[in-house]
Amino acid sequence: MGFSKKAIERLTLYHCILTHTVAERDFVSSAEIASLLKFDDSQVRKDIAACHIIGKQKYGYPVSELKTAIEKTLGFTKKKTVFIIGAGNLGSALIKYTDFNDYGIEICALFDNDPQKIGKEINGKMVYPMSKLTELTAQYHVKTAILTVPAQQAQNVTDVLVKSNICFIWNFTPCVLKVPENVVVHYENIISGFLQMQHEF
Amino acid sequence: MGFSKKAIERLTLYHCILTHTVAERDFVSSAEIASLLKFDDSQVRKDIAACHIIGKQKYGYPVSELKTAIEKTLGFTKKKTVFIIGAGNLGSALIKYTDFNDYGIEICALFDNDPQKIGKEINGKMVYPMSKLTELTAQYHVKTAILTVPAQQAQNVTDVLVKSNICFIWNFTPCVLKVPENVVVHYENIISGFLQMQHEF
DNA sequence: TAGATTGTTAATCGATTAACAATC
DNA sequence: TAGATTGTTAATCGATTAACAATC
Repeated sequence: MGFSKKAIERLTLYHCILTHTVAERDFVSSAEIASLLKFDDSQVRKDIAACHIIGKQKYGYPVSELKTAIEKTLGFTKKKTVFIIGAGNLGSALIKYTDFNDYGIEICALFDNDPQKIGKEINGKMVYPMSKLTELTAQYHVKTAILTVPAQQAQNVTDVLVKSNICFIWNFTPCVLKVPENVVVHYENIISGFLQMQHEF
Repeated sequence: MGFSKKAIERLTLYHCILTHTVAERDFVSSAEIASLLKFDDSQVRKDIAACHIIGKQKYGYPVSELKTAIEKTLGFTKKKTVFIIGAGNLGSALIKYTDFNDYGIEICALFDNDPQKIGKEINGKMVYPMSKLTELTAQYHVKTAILTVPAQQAQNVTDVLVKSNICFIWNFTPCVLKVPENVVVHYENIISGFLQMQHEF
């Protein structure tokens, strides 16, 4: 239900711990998770409780149950079909990023207006011209687009996405986009992450 | 000037607006910025005040002054030399990501243990073996490493980074890392961004 | 002048932390 | 049993929003 953005971020990190750090164990305590991430342990317990997982006093939480619960809560288990708009460096890198599959994200095609790229495949996925977008969005029931076009084209392409009934735009460009009320833009502000890190001591 | 992570993220977005959306104008109001980002306008005014920029009643804030002020405040103007650890798909994509330059980030080399990659250049930057890391970190006064190795190697490589006196690890792997007190890890949790977006309506 | 917009204080809201009884 | 750990309530803290006087 109402998970805050920060809660989602924390749960994703707990999932990383369950998958990589304590994968081979049966139980993990809130204190252990908290200490790895430098979080408060009651924070961890609250987050876990929100996933309806009940711990065992003296042992902690069952690793594999908790992992499954987070996957369900955050929707990893639900297949999400997405398009990449812009088959440049970043778009090409993302199509090769295999970790997406672990989270239920399936990139089904790329779009670009460069004739050099159209009709070719990148990592087994076809690059289509932008003119095919509306048709294919409907055909594949795609709700989400990953936007990796050059900054100058970001708004124009966004307008096309909106017309094609895309409702989530995962924006990797450094542009703020104008969209109607019913469209969600997520600013994947990679630079902001770097700056946040540098401002810590 | 303790800017919170959220404040840094907002300022980065204001900077995008100043650079792309209203670049050719002289003034922009807090209400305009707020409406583009769906923020509260007093929030925007507070953030701007924290950058020591004074607005003009009836006009708003001077675009180019504000842009420069954000750049100074967030440290875009300070050159940051960084290494990429792991010359795979993601590492190779990031080295080609030219937007970094706009924020003062200069990637000066890559590191990998694959003999196929060592000694070659990617986008004009040399790929060195991990064994050279300590030496080159000292030589170039590098404080930050971008971690893009496969998950299984993430902790081992982190231990090497720590020994080499790296103090900021920009972590693109899906692993939670054990580091000493004085080392900052930033989890660049790309998936979390996607999930946050999908949980909005 | 009237209207628009800032700068800032006070009020509200939500998130984090502390504390501790329950219990395995 | 004693010790460890959960689950949860209450207290604290910080961030966001509302409101409005100042002023160009």
